[in-house]
Amino acid sequence: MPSHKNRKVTQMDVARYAEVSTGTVSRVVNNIPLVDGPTRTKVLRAIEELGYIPNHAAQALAQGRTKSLLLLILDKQPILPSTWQYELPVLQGINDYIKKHGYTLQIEITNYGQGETAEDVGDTILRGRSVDGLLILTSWEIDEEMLRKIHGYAIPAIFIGNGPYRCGGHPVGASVRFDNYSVIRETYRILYGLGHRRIAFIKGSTDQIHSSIRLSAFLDAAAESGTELPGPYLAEGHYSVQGGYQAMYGFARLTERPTAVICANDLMAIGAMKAAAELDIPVPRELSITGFDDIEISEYLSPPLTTVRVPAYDLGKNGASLLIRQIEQGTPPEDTLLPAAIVLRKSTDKNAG
Amino acid sequence: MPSHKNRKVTQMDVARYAEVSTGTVSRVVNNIPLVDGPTRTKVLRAIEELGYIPNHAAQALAQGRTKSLLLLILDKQPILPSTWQYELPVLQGINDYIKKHGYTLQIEITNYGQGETAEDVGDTILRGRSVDGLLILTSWEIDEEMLRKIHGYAIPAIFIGNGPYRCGGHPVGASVRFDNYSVIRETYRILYGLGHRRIAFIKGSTDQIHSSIRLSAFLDAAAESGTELPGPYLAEGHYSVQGGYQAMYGFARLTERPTAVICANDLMAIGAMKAAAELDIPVPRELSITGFDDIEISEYLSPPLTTVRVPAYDLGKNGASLLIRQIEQGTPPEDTLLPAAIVLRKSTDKNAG
DNA sequence: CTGTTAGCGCCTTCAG
DNA sequence: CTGAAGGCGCTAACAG
Repeated sequence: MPSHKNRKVTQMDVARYAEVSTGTVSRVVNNIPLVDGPTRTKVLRAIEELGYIPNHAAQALAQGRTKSLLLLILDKQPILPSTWQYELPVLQGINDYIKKHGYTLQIEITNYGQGETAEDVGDTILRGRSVDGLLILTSWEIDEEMLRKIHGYAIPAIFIGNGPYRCGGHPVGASVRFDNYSVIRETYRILYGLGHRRIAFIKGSTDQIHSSIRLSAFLDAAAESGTELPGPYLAEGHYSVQGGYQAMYGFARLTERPTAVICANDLMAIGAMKAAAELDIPVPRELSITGFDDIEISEYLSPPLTTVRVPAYDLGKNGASLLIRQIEQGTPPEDTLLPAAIVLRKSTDKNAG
Repeated sequence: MPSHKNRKVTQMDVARYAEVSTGTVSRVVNNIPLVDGPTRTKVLRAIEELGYIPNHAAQALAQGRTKSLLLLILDKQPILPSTWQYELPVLQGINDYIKKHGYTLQIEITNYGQGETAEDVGDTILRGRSVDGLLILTSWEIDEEMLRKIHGYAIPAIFIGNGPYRCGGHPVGASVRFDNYSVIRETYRILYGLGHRRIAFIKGSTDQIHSSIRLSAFLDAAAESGTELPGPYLAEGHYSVQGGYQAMYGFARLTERPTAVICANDLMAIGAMKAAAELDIPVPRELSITGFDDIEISEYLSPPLTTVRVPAYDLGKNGASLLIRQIEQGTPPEDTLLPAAIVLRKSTDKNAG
């Protein structure tokens, strides 16, 4: 593919060069079968030799589709590293999938609720249907106003990590999530199976959607097992190291200290481990601790942390896949729930009590 | 803004409704001053009432510009959490800046060198000039082939985090970086000022561009200070917890153990601290340790880690700003070097030797 | 100041 | 199977 000085090679140039009409070039470019072998070859050579590349805007205008998707990331906080850790593999999953399918990705990060109104959000996309579909990534609950707006776009949409949502009767996009509930319940059962009967839970900020699901999974599991009622064994850790640390100090003060603590994320588990170390409570001998997220360092803690690995990459991949299918084949969206995996490491063990 | 059933409201509709021509509508939309007050008002009302939104593709086609930028993320590894930590604030900085200026962001993540050739990369952008400018984000050295390709695009480009580069004589895009060199040198000096004379360095993977700069900063600082020649005080830690851990074990074996260790990132510092703990070397009493990146947990380690905070957000913001200025005003690109800040915490102290 | 009219580059009927 | 031609929605140069 030699380099060419001339700025823009157009379909017309190719047509002339190959001695055919622009219509034929178009057919070749779009892989429409109704083209004779030799003609197609001629055209392909012309394209190659001239270094022709179709103009995206012109295609979009003529076909009424852009082959572009918008990933809308809704976050309330300016930046939250632990959230990024989850969101980036999702982005990567989307990226990898759509690239294979000839789509392009636009992205917009928006601090909805912090200075931006629902009106601002996705202004980009409205600006002239510059996108064929919408992926919405957030760990927060989506309010009515936002839902109405998304629904108003009348564009295929997928929620990643939450939903499904409805707006005024009908669904607003499909949902691709991972199973927060089952994995926490399973974690509880494993601990129970190890002989633990006083199992505590450090929850995260309650307005985060994953947080409330994890909490109810814990509560349900506790109820099912007929163990101690959670009451004092429940603390708020705000998803931070600090929060986990303080929560653990609270638990340690109880006369009947928990023998296991499930944390709604790894950072809180790290805080809890730190507190346990300070309080001379050996982990896992006298206290089992579990986390959630499997962040990079969890493996290197002392002891290495038992935690949950979230299928973030697959979340993105599946979301993109569903969305593209819907766009191209009109397949009605179908909600998906991916499993999350427990990673057993050394921070959990049999109850020695 | 009432909702409208009709699919697409076009400029023509607005023109008819406001009883003007499409040209006038266009002028209003584009804020071209040559429109009479009353006329403008009429048009604006019509736009409002009909819910008109200009079609992006049509604008792009007519004006030959897309008001869209491409962020190209080049990474060799599939996913590297520590890299994400740095790249996401950059993305956020870009996002925030361009949104204010009416630009849209496309993103492409590419594993150059792992299955993808330079030919594949940025295929998106080539596909019809669907973008006005290019931001390139990577921590790796960029090879000649890639440079030639980027240069061939003949599109404004900015390198974030590396560069500046040249290709066959002339520069290929401007560069926005942060000052790896000075901050490591300064770290060395601070340690020297604290009385340390045996200062070791754990470097990262040498093909990462930041890594080699940090290394030479260390070497230069050591030479300037006339302290022990680095020789044995230099180890490779591959930017991982594991690597830092092993490197520290190596240092501990020396007859003249270093009294301070500078690590090229926080993960390695964590590994080093872990090793120190196992070896019963108190930090910071007998060993000062510093990191780089200021990742989320560094603040909560025992002791909290002295490290370097990278201006990632500003990197993105400045990159976007430079790029847009270049696109809109043709201002020649100007390389930028942002300062990085040392965050002094408890892992460093006077040399007690 | 405003209307008219060519395109922008490509797709897609409609003939042939 | 292929060429011709209208049109996607908007902008910009040119009249008036």
